[in-house]
Amino acid sequence: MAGRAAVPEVIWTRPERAGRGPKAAYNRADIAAAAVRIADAEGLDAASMRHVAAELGCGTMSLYNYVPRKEDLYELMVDAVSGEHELWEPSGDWRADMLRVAHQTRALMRRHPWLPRLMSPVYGFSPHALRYLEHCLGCLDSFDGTYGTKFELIAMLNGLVTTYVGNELATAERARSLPWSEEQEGAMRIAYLGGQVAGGAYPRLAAAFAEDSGPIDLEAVFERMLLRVLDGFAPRG
Amino acid sequence: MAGRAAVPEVIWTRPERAGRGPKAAYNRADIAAAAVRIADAEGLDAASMRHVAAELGCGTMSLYNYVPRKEDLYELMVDAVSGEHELWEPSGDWRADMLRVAHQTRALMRRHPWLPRLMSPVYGFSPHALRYLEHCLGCLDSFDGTYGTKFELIAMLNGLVTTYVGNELATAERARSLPWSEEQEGAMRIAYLGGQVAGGAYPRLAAAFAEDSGPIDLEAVFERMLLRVLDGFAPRG
DNA sequence: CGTAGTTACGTACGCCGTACGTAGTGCGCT
DNA sequence: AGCGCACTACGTACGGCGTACGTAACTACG
Repeated sequence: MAGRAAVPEVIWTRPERAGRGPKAAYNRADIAAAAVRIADAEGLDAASMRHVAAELGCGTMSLYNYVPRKEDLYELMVDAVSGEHELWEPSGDWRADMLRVAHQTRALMRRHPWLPRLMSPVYGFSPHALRYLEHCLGCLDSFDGTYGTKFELIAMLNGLVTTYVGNELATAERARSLPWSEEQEGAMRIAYLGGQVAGGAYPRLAAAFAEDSGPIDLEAVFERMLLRVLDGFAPRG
Repeated sequence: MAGRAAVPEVIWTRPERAGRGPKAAYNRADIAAAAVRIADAEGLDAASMRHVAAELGCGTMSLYNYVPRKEDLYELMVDAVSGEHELWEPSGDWRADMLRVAHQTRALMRRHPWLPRLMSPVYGFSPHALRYLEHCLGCLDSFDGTYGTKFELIAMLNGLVTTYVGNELATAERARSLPWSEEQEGAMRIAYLGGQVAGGAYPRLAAAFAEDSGPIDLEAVFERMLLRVLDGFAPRG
């Protein structure tokens, strides 16, 4: 059997080290940590095999002894930061607990802005992901419903948080690679939008534009959206 | 002022063609259509500047006369398929209309599996996106709330659909680049999950695994999730 | 003690986005 | 009418990427 098997495998099923041969100089945790450090500091695209290898202090191709494909490096990264989820003894109030989970997930994603882009159900089987899922299910012990429904609740909240934070950060991440500032970009788009709307083709958008909504409180919007999802599963009052 | 300005601009503000010089051989619609054709057939990553140019029958760098950056090609693609949204006279029942919108969006994304990956608020100002937004607002005329709330509703539904279809398709898109089949991959992960869960570290996951849920009807799950979001804005009954 | 399986890693291939330079074209101006 | 310039077209080249492959050193197992 060749080193790079042509047979389906999840990276977690691969033994971390083998018996024979020279001692391995690194381990998955080191590698994931290095990749996370780079992605946090310079963005996800900077976390290339070459960069990560350099950060570890080894040759590029040596990395492939630990990580068969780039995709698996991503999986290691997601698992690593999933370990940062704080777990606690469920309070018995599943609404409060799930709200807390969502807020923590948002904080996690703001600490690691590349995380929303990598969030995928494909990575949902990593050790830390399983631990996190088990915790959510624990929080939902007081929820009256099947496990199927509980999974749907968890998925909807996770999806919402991922989308929301992803949108919050998309402009910023994008701005990194632009020759002008994020403020300029935003102003530009607002100006363009104003011009389009002024043309009269979009009466409701024009009305919305004119509506005096006051300053937008992103925290409040986030909280409202979470509550609406929870309400979809069990209305308050 | 040089051809590639270092000043903020949205591609939509650039005049499509200038007065001077030779006639332009192509236009944005052609280019977007070519890119969409390639992405539909071979995946998003195949829609490179080189491929699109070849599909059009011109040199790679000629594309840059029409599309200043790769990112803008993406924006053209999203706008092009956004034009496929069917618009109709609102029925007066905003719940029914928004459900219909969501289902159409899902169908659109299944026709163009790369779309979820490109969905970004950054592209929300394109001509077809504005038309779509205006349509949604029309459907929500019968909804009692501020435009701010209406935007939140639209954003939540769009986010949900994007996430849901993205998850549906992530495995398939991923399978394209793997040396083994999607079925094998799935079976592999299930087997691994079973092994982990059998270890006893995840009692609730084990219980969930054991729960006899019958076959999962993805259509029904999707519909339920949509209804839950709508319920979050105005419970039925 | 050989040998098979591993680690380490340099080289090389074929992609990618795109900066830059050059040549040709035809509108708008004087 | 004719000049100039903005524009199109596009070849070449650079620095990145993921990763296939080959080679040399090393060690645990038979």
